[in-house]
Amino acid sequence: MSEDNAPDIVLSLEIDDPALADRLAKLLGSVAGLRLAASGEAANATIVARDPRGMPEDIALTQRELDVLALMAEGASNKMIARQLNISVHTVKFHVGSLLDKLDATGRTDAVAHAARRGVIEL
Amino acid sequence: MSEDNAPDIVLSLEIDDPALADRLAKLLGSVAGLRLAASGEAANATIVARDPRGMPEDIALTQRELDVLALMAEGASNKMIARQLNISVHTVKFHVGSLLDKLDATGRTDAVAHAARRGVIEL
DNA sequence: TGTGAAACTGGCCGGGTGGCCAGTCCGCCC
DNA sequence: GGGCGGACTGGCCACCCGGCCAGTTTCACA
Repeated sequence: MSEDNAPDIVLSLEIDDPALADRLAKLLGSVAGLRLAASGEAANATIVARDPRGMPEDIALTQRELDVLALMAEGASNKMIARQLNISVHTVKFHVGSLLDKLDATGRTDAVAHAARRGVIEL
Repeated sequence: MSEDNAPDIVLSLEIDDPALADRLAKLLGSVAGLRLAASGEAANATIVARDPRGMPEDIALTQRELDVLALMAEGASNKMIARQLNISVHTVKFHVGSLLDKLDATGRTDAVAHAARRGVIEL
């Protein structure tokens, strides 16, 4: 509707990795409707990226395992996951078992916690 | 010497104001070289804009509940928690029940996820 | 004094969870 | 073609989980 009466969105950067910060600054600098904050200027939002070596390399999880993991993080039971993914409870258990193995977890709660810690999923 | 064909920068949004989130999503969606993260996907950077009044302040948990919650986040079973805290499994269940109630969770996995999201615990 | 909250314990039980066995498909690669 | 990994399904079973009932003690506060 109205793309002219709103002032530019001001973004500030808090990025540890200089290369990433540089790339983002270049990309965002040429986008109409937003601009980067000057030093000390109040911003509408902040782009945050801490510790670039945070993900040494994500554990090799299959797409299906990621699907199951995401639903596990939502607190879904095996039965619920099965319904969501249109597969049987047995298959869900199969994937959960693989997840516990790959994430070195003792149970689904531990698996979700480990995955979140390692950046495999965002809570 | 190989930064030219680098994959898109993945950005996730954590913005309380729906209008601002919508504007940013639209603006950023059409920028070559970056894309928005899918639900649960790990991102290179996060765009944050928190509503200071949006913080409902931390849920009132008793010290014992925090003890139990911390061990739950480690993936400990009720039996393990009981041993760690020198209390009975029944008492652990009692506290877990209170936790599920206060955190509005359907199970221990959901409780840990909710607690982490609200900053009650640190993974 | 009594009233309430917090912590603690017990039994019982339906349903969920995870580990074990087994098998069938499909697609990729040597 | 044969091997292999991924996805999928089934049965079986010990154990765990969460919810229900019940009770006790301790301690702060009105």
